[in-house]
Amino acid sequence: MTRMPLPLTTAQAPVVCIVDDDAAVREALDSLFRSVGLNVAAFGSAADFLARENANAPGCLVLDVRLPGVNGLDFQAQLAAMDNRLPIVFMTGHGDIPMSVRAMKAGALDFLSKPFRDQDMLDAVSMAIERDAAGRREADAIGALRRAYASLTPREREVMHHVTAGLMNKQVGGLLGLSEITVKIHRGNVMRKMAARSLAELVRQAEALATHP
Amino acid sequence: MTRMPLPLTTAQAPVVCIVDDDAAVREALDSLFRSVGLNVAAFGSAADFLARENANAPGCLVLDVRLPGVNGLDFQAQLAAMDNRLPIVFMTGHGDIPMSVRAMKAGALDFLSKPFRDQDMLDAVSMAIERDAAGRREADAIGALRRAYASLTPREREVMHHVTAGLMNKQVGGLLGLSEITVKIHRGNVMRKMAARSLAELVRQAEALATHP
DNA sequence: AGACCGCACACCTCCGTATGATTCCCAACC
DNA sequence: GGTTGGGAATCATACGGAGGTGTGCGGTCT
Repeated sequence: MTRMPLPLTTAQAPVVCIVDDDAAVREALDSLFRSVGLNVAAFGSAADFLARENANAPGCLVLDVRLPGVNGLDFQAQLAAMDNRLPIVFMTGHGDIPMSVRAMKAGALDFLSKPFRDQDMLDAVSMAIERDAAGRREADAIGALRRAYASLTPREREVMHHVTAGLMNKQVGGLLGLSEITVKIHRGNVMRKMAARSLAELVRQAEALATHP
Repeated sequence: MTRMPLPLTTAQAPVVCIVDDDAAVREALDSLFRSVGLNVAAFGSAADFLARENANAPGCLVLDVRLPGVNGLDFQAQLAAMDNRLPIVFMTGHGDIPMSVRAMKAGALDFLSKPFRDQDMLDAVSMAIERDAAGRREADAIGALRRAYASLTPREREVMHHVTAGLMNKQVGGLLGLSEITVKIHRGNVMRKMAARSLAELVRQAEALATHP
């Protein structure tokens, strides 16, 4: 049996990552977030943020649209392209409507114009952290599923697909050119490797794997 | 056997509903949309739109934020409260960022500042119609499922829940204080009424009913 | 040597359905 | 008002089909 690496969810405390080229803004936000007990990491540029040690810590990102070198919206797309799902709260001093709409369409959680009320920022960050936690819980579950699915042999995967599609063992055998007995063996292996205690559970797992690409 | 009303999806042509108090804007948009072969219905106020004959036709809504009497964003919330899922494309002459962010958060498909390029509006409306069609297909499927589920007796529903949770007939019987035979009969009725040809299909139906409230 | 893949026999459990019957309740009908 | 009919719910017996597992065997490929 292949080893199944347990996720070891240490449930790290969330970190609010601030990226703004203005040191005064960074400090103001830093003290604002610390005042409500949040952990903060501040960066002067997108590159600094990307170079940080704890690259995939939970939390959220508070991002100025105008950054040195990179546009904040382009940076958002860049993060999405590298599968960084950290929720983003934008802020801007000289923004316009198309900019905010583009950010929101791309999945930003909020878009605040400077100057903004402290409470608005805290609300946005609070929501962002919540969404991040929910996203991580889901990603963990899907990740465990994918690891289990990856441990299946090609034949076992085929059998799993047909079984979770509702076919009987003999029908699967007919489709794959196998005897029913062999299908049963593969099916048993699938149930064991996927840690499914019932067909219903296996169907749900197959559904989750199919809908979360 | 209870009758199962078939959806009779007549696949009506989509209609772009324009709501703007400025007749000139309405006419300009009307000819723009007609030029690409879309059906259009124009209204001067939110009330006029709500009073229209074909209240739930497929399509989308092109909405000015500043409307006579009602705020466009409030109207959006009002539509959502009355379960109208028509995708909304906002336009505005005097909008600001908080306004656009609020609209996008509430599910608006786009938010265009006047003057906008014709192509931007056509792109937004095209996307909105597409999303509406997808939403309707899904709503139709869920609706059919719910009708079937509603035709189940209370006992049959209980049995369905436990069966789709992965329990064996005898376990269901133990939980509900029934003999295994009785559970089998209810289970057979569930499969017939839900038109499920396999347990896998029934599990997917239960999943769809649970996740789409 | 260890995986993956394949098959057969045997045995047990579980599922599905048909037949038949009983009870309760509610509504329609005379 | 009583009768009748039907749906819902319950259970029993019985049978055939489908699922699950163990034992044993053999092949291929790395």
